[in-house]
Amino acid sequence: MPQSFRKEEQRVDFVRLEEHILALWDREHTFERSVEQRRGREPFVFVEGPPTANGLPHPGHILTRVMKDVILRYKTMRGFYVPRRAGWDTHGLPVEIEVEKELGLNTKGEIEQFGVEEFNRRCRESVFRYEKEWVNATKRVGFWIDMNNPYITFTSDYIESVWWSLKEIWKRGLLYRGHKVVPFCPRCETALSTHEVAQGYQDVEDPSIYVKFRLKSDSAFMLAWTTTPWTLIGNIALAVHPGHTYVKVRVREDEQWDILILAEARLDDALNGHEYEVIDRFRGEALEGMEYVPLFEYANITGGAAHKVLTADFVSLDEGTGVVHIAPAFGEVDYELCRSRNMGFTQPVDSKGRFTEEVPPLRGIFVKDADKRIIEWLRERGILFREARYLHSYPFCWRCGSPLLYYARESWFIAMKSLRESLIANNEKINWYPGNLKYGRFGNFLENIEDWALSRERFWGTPLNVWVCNSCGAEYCVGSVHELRERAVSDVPDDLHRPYIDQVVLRCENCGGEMKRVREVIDCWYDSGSAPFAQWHYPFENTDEFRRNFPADFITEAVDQTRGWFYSLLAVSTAIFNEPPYLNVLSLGHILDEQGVKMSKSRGNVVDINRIFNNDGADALRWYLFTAGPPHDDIRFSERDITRSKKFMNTFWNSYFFFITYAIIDRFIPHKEAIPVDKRNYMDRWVISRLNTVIGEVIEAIERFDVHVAARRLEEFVVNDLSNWYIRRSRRRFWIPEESFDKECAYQTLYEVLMTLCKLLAPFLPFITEHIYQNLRDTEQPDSVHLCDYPTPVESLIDAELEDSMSMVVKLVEAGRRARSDAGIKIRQPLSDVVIACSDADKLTKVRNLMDVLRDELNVRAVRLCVEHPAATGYIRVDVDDTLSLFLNTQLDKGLIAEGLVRDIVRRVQGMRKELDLDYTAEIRIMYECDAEVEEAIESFRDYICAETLAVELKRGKDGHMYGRSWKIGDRDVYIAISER
RNA sequence: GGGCUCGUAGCUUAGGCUGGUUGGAGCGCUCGGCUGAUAACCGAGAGGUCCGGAGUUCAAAUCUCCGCGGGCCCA
Repeated sequence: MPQSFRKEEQRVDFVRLEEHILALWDREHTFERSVEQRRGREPFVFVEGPPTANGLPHPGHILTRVMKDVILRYKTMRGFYVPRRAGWDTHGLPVEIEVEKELGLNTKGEIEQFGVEEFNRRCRESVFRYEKEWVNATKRVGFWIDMNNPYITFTSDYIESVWWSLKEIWKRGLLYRGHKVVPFCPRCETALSTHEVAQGYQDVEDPSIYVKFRLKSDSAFMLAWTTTPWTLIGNIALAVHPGHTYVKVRVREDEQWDILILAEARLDDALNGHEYEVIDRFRGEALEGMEYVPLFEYANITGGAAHKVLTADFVSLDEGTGVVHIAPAFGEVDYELCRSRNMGFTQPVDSKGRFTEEVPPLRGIFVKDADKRIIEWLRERGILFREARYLHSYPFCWRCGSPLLYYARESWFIAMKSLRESLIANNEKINWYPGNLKYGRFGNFLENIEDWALSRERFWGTPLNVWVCNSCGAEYCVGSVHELRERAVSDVPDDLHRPYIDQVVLRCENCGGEMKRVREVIDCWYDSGSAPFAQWHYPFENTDEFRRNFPADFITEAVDQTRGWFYSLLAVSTAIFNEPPYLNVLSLGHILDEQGVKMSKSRGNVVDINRIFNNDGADALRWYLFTAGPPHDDIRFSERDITRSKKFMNTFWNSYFFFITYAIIDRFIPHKEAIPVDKRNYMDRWVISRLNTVIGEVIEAIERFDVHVAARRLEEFVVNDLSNWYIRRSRRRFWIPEESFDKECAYQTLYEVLMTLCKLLAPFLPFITEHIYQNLRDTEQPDSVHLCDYPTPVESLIDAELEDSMSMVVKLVEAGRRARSDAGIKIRQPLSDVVIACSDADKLTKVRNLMDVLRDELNVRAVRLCVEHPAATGYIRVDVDDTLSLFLNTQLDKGLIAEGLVRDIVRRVQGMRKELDLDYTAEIRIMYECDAEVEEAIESFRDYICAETLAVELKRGKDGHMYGRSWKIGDRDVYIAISER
């Protein structure tokens, strides 16, 4: 039984096609088999950066999913074992905020009143609210990943692995308690993430005051500047720049003279017209360690010295006085400076932003409301030098509009600074795409790494696994559920989340007292950074699995993950294993709207991906995303361009459709016995050579993650080489009715090229390639294109010289067409000859091999080659390059004109066949009426006309039963009628 | 405010590392041609301050610096 191909529609509905393929993959478990088939081969390890499914997936998510997919499918086809496991990120503040909104809760107090148990239950539920949409979109876009068995960061196994890793860090003394200055909303009683802070900046006017601090050793004052008078209550130090020049000046204030110290560069601005006289100049470092009289005696200072002048490089001379007031409770740099110089700490403000009883006159007053009182006091005591107003941008709570306070909170840290060298060394082992990130954004970040503030005073997250003794203050980090059970004096819940875990009391090994868990949960970035081991429940289970899958060969996410997941993975892995967790990382650009503006819900410019799936299909979307530009560049999303990417798919489809159409007619059987390529004609050898060259280029590009280059090479091959040149030039070889060696060569060649293209394109366009492959394959071949090996170039099939010759011929053809166009002679009109003149003998030889192509394409009877330019008249000249020119003979004789007429008639008949929608193989009768000259032409080309149009009868006359039309050919009238025999 | 990145025709882009004929191409537009796979294709035309400015150089889209605009990250 000879192989026969299924018939196809010329106009294909990609969306329906894709739905069928999805069902096929489901039925046949193609994904699972594509992975399993490679078991035992070299692994290619991928880690999925877990998304949070508490919102709908948007185009940016789709981009990362298809980029992951194209690489993983490619590696699979290259023979690697590439298991892929989905993951879900399920903890964290964004989840809590969504639930707060739904419940109408605003503060932590309200959540506690509502009940942490119920609150967390709702959080857990919310993170899978859009799971179905995520799963659907993932499947629909063709991203193959195992979503039946995902890792989930809230499961007890995952949490236990995270606990184990934190205990490792704790055992090494890298987990410590300290203060962190965070942007804090006093009304919501919550620290805000930087992202939340960023959306709440407003321009406001604040007081701007210049305050005099009296030095103890001297009658001089340090003149400092601040826009937040209330923070003066927490003043611990003053800072000056060690290298800049400071001056001691006598300044006139009303009737008296003061001696002030400030930066020389700030003199004019700060003194604002006051009369002054410089009496001393020195570098800032000369002030180091000088003590001053505190402004207020309220603060209860612990843990170190106070009221001294310090030097610090961050002091700027852009504004103020060059003397900076330092309050460690209210500023991050302030806090860091005091900590590094062993200065003390004071926190006179409570978590609602009100002064505590440490400050009796201001007790219970909100800090911002205290500014006026404080300024008044300073004025009364004569230490307010100047007061003004100051316009600047200041952050407010996006939720309630309260001004945010920078506020020191107790926090747990991982000492990343001490791992700096290891982080940098591990980064050395990672390949970054694009490369600039390695030493740029990411490298710089590592150079200046800060300790990781790990804890969050929140509810829904992995509970921080540290217990503290009520009696002796001992700390203990629990590293497993087993350990927890052993040491607990109460029951251990199955659910390790708050509030249950908060009830677990441990016995203190030091003093026998009771230990309670600290209240914090951990940063959810630590959760996802633990994915390489926690997804395996390592080290409690799957130790071999983990070892085989660490480090990952490949991860990819959008560039905003540089300091997010890319960092948290490296941080955790360096702390625990001192190894890089991934070896190649591809950072992707973002999807912007057509105006180049970020897509966001609030702007309402987010494209509905389901509409794209339903209108254009997944392959068209994928192709658009792959070809839009380098993967690391932002994409301005344009639906019009997606439609354009369908053009390429149409061309690919039509090439296949052409093949199928004639292969069915001719009952072509693939793989009957392959004709050696060197026995085939030059067009066949050429297209096979081009194909193999392109295979090499595609592989090289994907290996560099230049996905866009690979895709564009393929597109160029399909459109230019295959469709517009090979098939167009070879069409007639398929039309010959009888069996022939040459026809068999053409069929075999086109079949092989299409099959190879399916495999080459399969990682990019998994649907259409699968569909075409299913029809083309025979039973010997794998039952899915995705189970095939990726093609590799066969060097012996690459004929660089032939490719070279052909590209020269293409140029000559273009030149010839231009010559015709200039002369106003259409291509259908045969001409007698064309002369190719070339001073380069080597080039001329290359053209000589392909003269037939030139003759056919230019529709001339003869092609002549010569070294010298001919001096003949009647020729029109076009230069191709310095050495190569084309001369087209534009003289017409009677014979040529007759042949041109006949071609026109054939063309009209073919058009009429199409109008009648006749089968390609249908035979017809033709009748015509015309003048004598045309009739003579028809008669002399009778056989040619019949062969071209499959006519069995061609005669003069008219028949009302036939389909007839009158034509104007040149200036002659011709009537033609046809009918099926 | 700082770091990174991008800016080429109406739109999407190649080229930029390694400076050197007239800065390529696709879509769209105008005109002409071709067409029995193709809503495809071919030819001609209109359309460019290569974001702006300065510098280096015999020579800059390309290298350097300073701006402007978009994006991301951080403050």
